[in-house]
Amino acid sequence: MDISRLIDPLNEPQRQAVCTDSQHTLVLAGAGSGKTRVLTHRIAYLVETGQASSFGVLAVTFTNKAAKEMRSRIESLMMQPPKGMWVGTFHSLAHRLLKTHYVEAKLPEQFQVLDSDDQLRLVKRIVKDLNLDDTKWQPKSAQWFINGQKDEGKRFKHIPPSSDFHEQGMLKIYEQYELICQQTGVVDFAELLLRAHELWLNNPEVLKHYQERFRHVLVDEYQDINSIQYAWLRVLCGENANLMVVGDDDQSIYGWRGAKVENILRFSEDFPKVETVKLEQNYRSSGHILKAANAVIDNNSGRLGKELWTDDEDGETIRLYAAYNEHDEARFIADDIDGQSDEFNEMAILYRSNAQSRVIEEHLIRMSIPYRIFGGHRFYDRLEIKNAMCYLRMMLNRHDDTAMERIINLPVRGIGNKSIDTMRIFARDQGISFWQAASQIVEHKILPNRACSAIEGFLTLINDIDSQSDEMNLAEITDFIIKQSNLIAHHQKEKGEKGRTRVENLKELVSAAASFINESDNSDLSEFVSQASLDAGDNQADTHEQAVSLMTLHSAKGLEFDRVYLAGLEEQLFPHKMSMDDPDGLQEERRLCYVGITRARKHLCISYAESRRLYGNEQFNASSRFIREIPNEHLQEIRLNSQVSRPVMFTETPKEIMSDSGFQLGQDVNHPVFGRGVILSCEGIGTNARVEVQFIESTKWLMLQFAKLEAV
DNA sequence: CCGGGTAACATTTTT
DNA sequence: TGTTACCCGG
Repeated sequence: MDISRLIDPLNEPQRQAVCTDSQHTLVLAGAGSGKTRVLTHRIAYLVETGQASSFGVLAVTFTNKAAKEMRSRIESLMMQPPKGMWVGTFHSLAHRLLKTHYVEAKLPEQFQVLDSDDQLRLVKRIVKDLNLDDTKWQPKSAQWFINGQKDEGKRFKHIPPSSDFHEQGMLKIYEQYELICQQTGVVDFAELLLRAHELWLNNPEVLKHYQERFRHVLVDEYQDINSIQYAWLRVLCGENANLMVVGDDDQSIYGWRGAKVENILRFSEDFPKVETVKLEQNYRSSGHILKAANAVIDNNSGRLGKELWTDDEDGETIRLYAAYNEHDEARFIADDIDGQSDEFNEMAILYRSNAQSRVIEEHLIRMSIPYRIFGGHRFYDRLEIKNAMCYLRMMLNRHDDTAMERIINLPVRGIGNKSIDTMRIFARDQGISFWQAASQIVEHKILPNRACSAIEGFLTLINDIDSQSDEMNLAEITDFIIKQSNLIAHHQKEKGEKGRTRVENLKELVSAAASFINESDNSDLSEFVSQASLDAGDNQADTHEQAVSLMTLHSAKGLEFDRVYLAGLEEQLFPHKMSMDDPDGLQEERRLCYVGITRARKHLCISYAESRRLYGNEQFNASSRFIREIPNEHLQEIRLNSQVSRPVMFTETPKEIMSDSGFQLGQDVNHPVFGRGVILSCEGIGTNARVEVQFIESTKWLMLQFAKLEAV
């Protein structure tokens, strides 16, 4: 067996990771250090050396895109599809398990996945049904509460009763929510993981089967793992599995939705005999860019400690543009892009929050630069697509209340809110499904004639579509549905651009169905519907068209571009004001900045605006502390026609300022009046040096000279 | 049932 | 300030 092609292209640490004999391996892989390569080569190596059968390998990722990519790279390395190997996201693997073991998981065979949209809808209804004030218990935060609990592995019954009035309400909502989900057979995203975890805990024989099967488990983006995912993994791996996790603590940017970096630290404690491999050679960015990234992230505390290096030349320095306002900034970027000869596909404009994109778009349009915005709504989340999917769901299951409520009067067929309310109450009182309620109301003429015949029209429509589409394949059914239901006609009537894109999207759905048949060799309606809720539907597919990418820093993770523009590096915006007062939040912002910088291969341009109009009022924010954390020698300030050296305020990096004060950023300190605190940032030198300290109650700027701070 | 008026809102997002 | 969700009048 010739495995040299798997080994030769690797550098030393990569090889060490790929060929390790350790049972548990933690690969700390910096940005651009080849982590996917390690993962895929490792899998191919295991299979080709006979240490594992592809049947016994499970590889888990966070996004479908990553899973797809991994699968295809494994396939091309092994020169054949990895038969029987499980490669997928946590959610899709959990879904698969639950589908297979639906009985043990106490789910109906045709359970459906509830996406966040439907989930919110359901929570809204519950809040209303419980007669709770929806300003005090906002459905959004109730949804957040529920998901947060589930992410921690906690069901209603696990949470002790609270004395807090507000939390009592939340718990009531949670309880009711669990009940309805179970009754109607729907499972939300967090529930998929929770159930899959419980499935194993409650069914040792099922667990044993998978433990014996999956001798090798590999995890990508390990720093993003949350508690329930961690628990799930741990149970699966048991005592005997070989586990390799790959991640980068410096790129953990999803703490706010439950990801726990600490799981990286815990790894060595929870699993015995862990071998740690660090991948620190970066193959992506040129020297200045990389050194700047290192300098920024160096201000974080509690890191596992990695320092990226490159063989590459220093390359271009990072350009820094101080704009007057956000329009000047956007105009500058558009101008600059216009003057480059690079391909548009190789350029990206990254920003902290979506609100920033509009001004940039305006100026790109003005310069006729093609662009593509990433993020925003997923294909399958679009209104028209969801509606069509709900028709499909009705084919599968007439008692899918969520789906039925959505489409019963869409397109409008004369069933008003009042009729729907009556039906809902009827259904609830009788303990029957929406569909059954509708049938009975028609049968017993409970509502006025006009309403009854409208409802009857809906019932027969669904039944007719179902019976007539009996012999059709998935794509044909989809096509049939959007026509029979009048959805197409309905959107065609919509005026303007909107209607047209909606019609196009519906047609796109038909081709999505067609390619689903081809790709997965499957024409099963239920599979298609699940896949739709678990898959983003690959946002924008027309990558062959040259266009500049616009996206938030979060969505940029995992991508790389020759030329990157980081816009809006201002205090309050980046670091964002919602996060900057909390030390952990600030560190996460800094990691986000690190992610941003390391997206660039050759050119990086950072900009900030001295004034910015946000939500109607003009703000004057200081430039971001992150800019100041980049050592001078990597930066070059640009003005339009002349090059100006950096202003005085940039001459010292925070590190330098702090070094002669005896304190460090992130250090715990004690203040005679304010008590315990943490140093967040600093500015000025000598007698002017000030530090920003986060105390328990507040955040304060203190002159180092006068404040009697002592290190703790 | 539509569409206008208005009040509330505005990190980050995958599954 | 721009968007969006929701309410009410025609």
